[in-house]
Amino acid sequence: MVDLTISRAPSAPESDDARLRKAIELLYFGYRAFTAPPDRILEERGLGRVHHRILYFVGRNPQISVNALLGVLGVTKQALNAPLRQLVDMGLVATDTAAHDRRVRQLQLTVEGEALEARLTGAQMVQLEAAFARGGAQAEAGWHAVMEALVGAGR
Amino acid sequence: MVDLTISRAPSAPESDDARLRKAIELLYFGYRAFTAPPDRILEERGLGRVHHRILYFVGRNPQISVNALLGVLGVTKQALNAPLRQLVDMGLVATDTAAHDRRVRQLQLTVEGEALEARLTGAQMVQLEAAFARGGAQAEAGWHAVMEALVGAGR
DNA sequence: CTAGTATGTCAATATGGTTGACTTAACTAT
DNA sequence: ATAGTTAAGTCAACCATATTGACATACTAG
Repeated sequence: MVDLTISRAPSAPESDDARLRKAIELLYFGYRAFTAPPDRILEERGLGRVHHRILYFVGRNPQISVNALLGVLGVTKQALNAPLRQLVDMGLVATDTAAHDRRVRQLQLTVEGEALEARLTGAQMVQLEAAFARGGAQAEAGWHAVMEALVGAGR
Repeated sequence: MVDLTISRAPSAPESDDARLRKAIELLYFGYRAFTAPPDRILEERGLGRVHHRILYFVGRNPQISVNALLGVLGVTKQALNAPLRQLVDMGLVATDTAAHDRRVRQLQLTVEGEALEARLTGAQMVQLEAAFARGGAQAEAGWHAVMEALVGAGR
């Protein structure tokens, strides 16, 4: 991974450009660091990031419908079906028809699915917890404010 | 994009789990929001994110060698060559042999390459600047501290 | 002259995604 | 009972981005 210090102007007060580029690189390398630990676990199981995203959002929204999951993940049903099928076949996700409409398939994690999701997301929680601990409560609050604003801008 | 509020426990003080999951989702959706504007520009040109990364890091490190760029991007030379060739062919990147070692190819952005890079990265700067402005200077400092810690943990 | 290095290229492969089209099962309105 | 609509699944073809293994040329160091 590139050493961020090579990008810094030598001792001069940072221009807006430099400061924003630093932030861009922090986000880029930070996100890479953030996704690396679960990626390693996924690789052990022959799974990819899309599997983690499915496990995560199904875990967050038990009984979510297939169609709703498509919306959350922002992919087509063709893109969802193969990895979802794989997770169902591996016994990590369970599916049943909804009581109110038997066309609707509702998804939930199995016990093993919850365990794997906890392991994957747990790796990310550990990282974030450590980053927040190092920064302090005020830094964490600031981080939240900035990230909320970033997400909001995307709407 | 999913409404984040649906994931929040109703009115209860957040547990560590809930607060860390919120942070995870902020990072996930924030990064998605962050990459969307340049993605749209790239799509117009028939380019992808890998092209932006090349433009960005070549711009940041004029005269960077091919091998060093591989290290920064964390890809193999086979993965780099096709998009790099495309950018060279489009007149966005220039390449010449190094004075000290003619085996070494050094890369730099052309005027057009700089213009496109400025446009792509500019879109991201605008977003970050707005997020920082909304959060305030202290929030920005906190964000930096947390992201530095996150990047550092990846090493 | 030879061994090693920088880079490019090739083939085969994998992952994650898209579009367009079609199917079955189920629901709803008439 | 039927026609139209919806939820989901499947298929084929395609694309972008990436890998590994292998081999090539040009160049450098000794």
